[in-house]
Amino acid sequence: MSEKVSPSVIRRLPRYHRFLKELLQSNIQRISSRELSEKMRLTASQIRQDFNCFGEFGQQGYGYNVELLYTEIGRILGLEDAKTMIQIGVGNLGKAIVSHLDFSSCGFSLIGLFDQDPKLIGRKIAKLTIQDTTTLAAFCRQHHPTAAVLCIPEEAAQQLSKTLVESGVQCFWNFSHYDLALHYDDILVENVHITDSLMTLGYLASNPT
Amino acid sequence: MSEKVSPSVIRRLPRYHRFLKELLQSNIQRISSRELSEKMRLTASQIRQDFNCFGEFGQQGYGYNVELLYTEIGRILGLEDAKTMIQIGVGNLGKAIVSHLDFSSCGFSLIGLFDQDPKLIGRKIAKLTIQDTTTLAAFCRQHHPTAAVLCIPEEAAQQLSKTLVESGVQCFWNFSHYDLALHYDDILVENVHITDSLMTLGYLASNPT
DNA sequence: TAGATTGTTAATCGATTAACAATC
DNA sequence: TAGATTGTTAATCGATTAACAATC
Repeated sequence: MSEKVSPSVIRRLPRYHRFLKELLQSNIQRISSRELSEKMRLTASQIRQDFNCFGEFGQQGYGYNVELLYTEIGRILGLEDAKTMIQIGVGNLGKAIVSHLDFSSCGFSLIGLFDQDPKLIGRKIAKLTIQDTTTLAAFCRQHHPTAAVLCIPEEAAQQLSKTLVESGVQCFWNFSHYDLALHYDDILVENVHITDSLMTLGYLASNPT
Repeated sequence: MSEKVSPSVIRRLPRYHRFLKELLQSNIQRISSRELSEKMRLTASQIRQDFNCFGEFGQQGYGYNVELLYTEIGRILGLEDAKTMIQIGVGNLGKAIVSHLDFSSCGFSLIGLFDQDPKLIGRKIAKLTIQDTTTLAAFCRQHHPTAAVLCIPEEAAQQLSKTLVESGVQCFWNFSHYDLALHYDDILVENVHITDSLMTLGYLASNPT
């Protein structure tokens, strides 16, 4: 499919996917790189370069077939093979994520919810019963989840990520400030530092250009 | 202070701030760019370049004073001048944000909560009473908030952002998929596309290197 | 065929890394 | 002073943009 795709291209894929979905919903069947560039505020050159990392999806003199491109990018993103995922932590943030987010449309299938709070254990959210974190290792041995979402504080993340890594979980979507990637090799970590985003906005607001 | 700081440097500031805070809490008083580079997995060169965008905070032969550097970066990020902010939407995600996040440590002061759900209006979270979105314009006229967090669906974001922009709100922390920046000029928008982050992880998991 | 638009190469721009003189 | 480490310039690397031949 491709040799080596640069991180910046990869980070643009979900946005392309979103825009194409919208076009599709508006019944637009084809689009040129120039038209798309105006909608997305990118250059047409960049769009063509980006798509060409993965194949030749366009047609000279015509442009791109929206549906085909949408499907292709979905396939590239791996949305079609549902990777199993468990979520650790169902506090405020965790609850928002599990009830707000459609995992399956992102290429994941949520198969387990864990928390250490006795008040939460046994409750049901999104068809899943919250389990005790002490049973995490046993669960992983049995179900081999590919990925884990960490919606827990830094200290808990430090402890539980050890258990998870040792149990074979290799991908982490990490909302805690504990950066696993600095402590383990051969794992995939996507950190979501939501406060970094707010601070960046704050910087821009405080330092007008 | 500085002529023009590149976006990539700005995006690294919150992370520096976090690492320095941790060092400070461990009672480490000074650090060299090399030591910090090992902890953060950056090059020492980059660290020195980054800091030098804002001034000369180090001392040859010694390194950097951690407390001073921490304070300076906080100041650069504008953490000291609390910018007023209102939050629109107190559903699952909104509730998580308002109860989970310390706005003041990010340079903002939350002064209003709004929702359109009658069941939520009047309730109190984090010392604030949830108000009706129909009163938004009036509130803005009176209090002139600098920024707004949008924790609402795309359609609501489209409508309410119009009201907000017309009422003089200039900064947006946007959790919806409606990108205001494409529709208004002279506003500051920080988009948080949480699903993009998950899809990126999914891509990396599905396309191993 | 003529017009349009891609795929792709070349040129430019910006960001990161390396090197080293300045200096504490 | 000698050693260490910064601030800063120069070299490298990568990503974006421009240009254009290929082709639908």
